[in-house]
Parts: sequence; structure tokens; C-alpha cells
Amino acid sequence: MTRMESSFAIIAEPNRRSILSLLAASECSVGELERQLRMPQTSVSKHLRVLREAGFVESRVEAQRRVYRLRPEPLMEVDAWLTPFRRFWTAHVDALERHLDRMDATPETPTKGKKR
Amino acid sequence: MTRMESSFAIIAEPNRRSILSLLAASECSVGELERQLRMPQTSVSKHLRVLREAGFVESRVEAQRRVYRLRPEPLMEVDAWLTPFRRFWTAHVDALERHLDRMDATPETPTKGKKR
DNA sequence: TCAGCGTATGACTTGACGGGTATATGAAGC
DNA sequence: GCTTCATATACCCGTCAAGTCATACGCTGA
Repeated sequence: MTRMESSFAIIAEPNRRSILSLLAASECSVGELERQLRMPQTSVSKHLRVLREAGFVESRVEAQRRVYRLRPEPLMEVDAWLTPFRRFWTAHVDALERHLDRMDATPETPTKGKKR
Repeated sequence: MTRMESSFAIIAEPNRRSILSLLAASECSVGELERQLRMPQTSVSKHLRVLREAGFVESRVEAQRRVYRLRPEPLMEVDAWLTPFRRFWTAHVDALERHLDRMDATPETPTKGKKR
């Protein structure tokens, strides 16, 4: 149903990235994700469905629970896409730190149209 | 104007990824991008604006043209986010090839509805 | 000055995605 | 059977991003 073509669109959603990060640590049931992320169960299930249909996760049934675990392929695709760009920063590694520091400093509200 | 919080949301757009890929090869003017991507100029300009405000590109003025070039920081962020996941595939590298081969073969339908 | 090119912006429309609520399914236990 | 727990789905709605069109801006050369 939901178009949602590329792997990039899937991980554009912050909650889905959170789910993936948790699953990177260890596999989880829906309820565990629900508690750790403090989000409604229906929301978790919906995101898991999207992730599952896009191949990011798979589930196995365990009694009444469904335990989800990570599948690496789609993220490998993203990683592969980055390849041609890496030459831009492999030279000077500390640029990221400076960038992240700036992000940190900014008042978290990009709401207003800032110049440049 | 456009919220567009994360770097992930920016590269969720296929046309923007195309622009970035072209700029990874070499800096380009708007017109060059327009021709290579075969998309309307207003569209290119709008995507460039989004990319610029998100720090993915910067432009310099050259006569009547604006030449855009890549800035690496936001993509470095994405690369950094991938770090915890790499352990899932650094062991067996060929899984990506198999995955991409499948993508190639399938007629645009995601992982087929397994319908239990 | 004007014309023409290159680029940016504004208004508008459309459609997709995410959140919420209610409900359905299905397994386990009484 | 019924009830409870765990998860999934259906529906509605608000929001927001992307496309299109028209137009405005800025630079250059005649």
C-alpha cells in the first residue's frame, strides 16, 4: 500500500531510526520496544510493518509475542550509496566533530527561515 | 519555511540524491544539473535550496551562474549513524551483492507479500 | 536603457505519511 | 466456552512536502 519506495525514505522517520537502533543492540518484542520508546503500541506496530515490508527487520513468533530482529541488507544499501562521498571527508576527519558541535549549539528550532 | 529536520529526511528525496551524486563527481551550475537530470529548473532550484539550508551544498556566484558544490558534514552524520549497524555485515560482505541482485531482478515490488 | 539569459521565489494543488482511536485477531489460561 | 494479554489492522484527519506555473530578481552585453 504505502508506496515508500526507497530505504532512504524508511529511515527518514525518527521513530523508525530509534527502533532500528534498539534492534541493533538486541532483538526485541513489540512490547519491549513500546516501553523503551514510550510510544503507543499501534504506532510501534505500524512502523514495524513498514520496516518489515522494506526488509529492515524480520519477526519470529514466540508464544503470544513477536520478536523482531534486524536485517542488514537495506542499511548496507545506504552504506553503499555513501561510498562515492567518503573521499570528501576521509582526508580531514575532524570536520564532523565541528559540525556536530555546531548542531549541538543551535537552539534546536530551525523553524524560522534562516538566511543561507 | 520547510521544517525538514534531519539529514535523513533530506536524502529521502530521490531527486536530491541524484543532485548530490552529480555534485560528488564535480561542482555544477543549476543549468548543468537541470540538463543532466532532465527536470524543470524550478524544481532543481528548490531542491538546491533545501540542500543548501541543510548544509549539504554551498554555492558561489560566477557571473550569472551559481555554481554548487558539495559540503560533506551532513552526509558524515549519516555515515556516523550507520556505525552501530556495520557489525551486522562487516563479517559477511557478500550479502549486499545478493541483496542488490534481488532488487535488480524484482519488478519494483517489495519482498512480495508473504501472506503467511 | 533594454533584452535576454540564468536562477530564485511565491501561490496553489495534490497526495502521502504519521498520529490517534477503535477494533480485530489470535494465543494462553481459567 | 470466556477472558486477558500481545499484536495487528481499519478508518479518519491534520500536516507538510513536492510539483507546476507564473513571475520576479540579478547579471551581462548591446
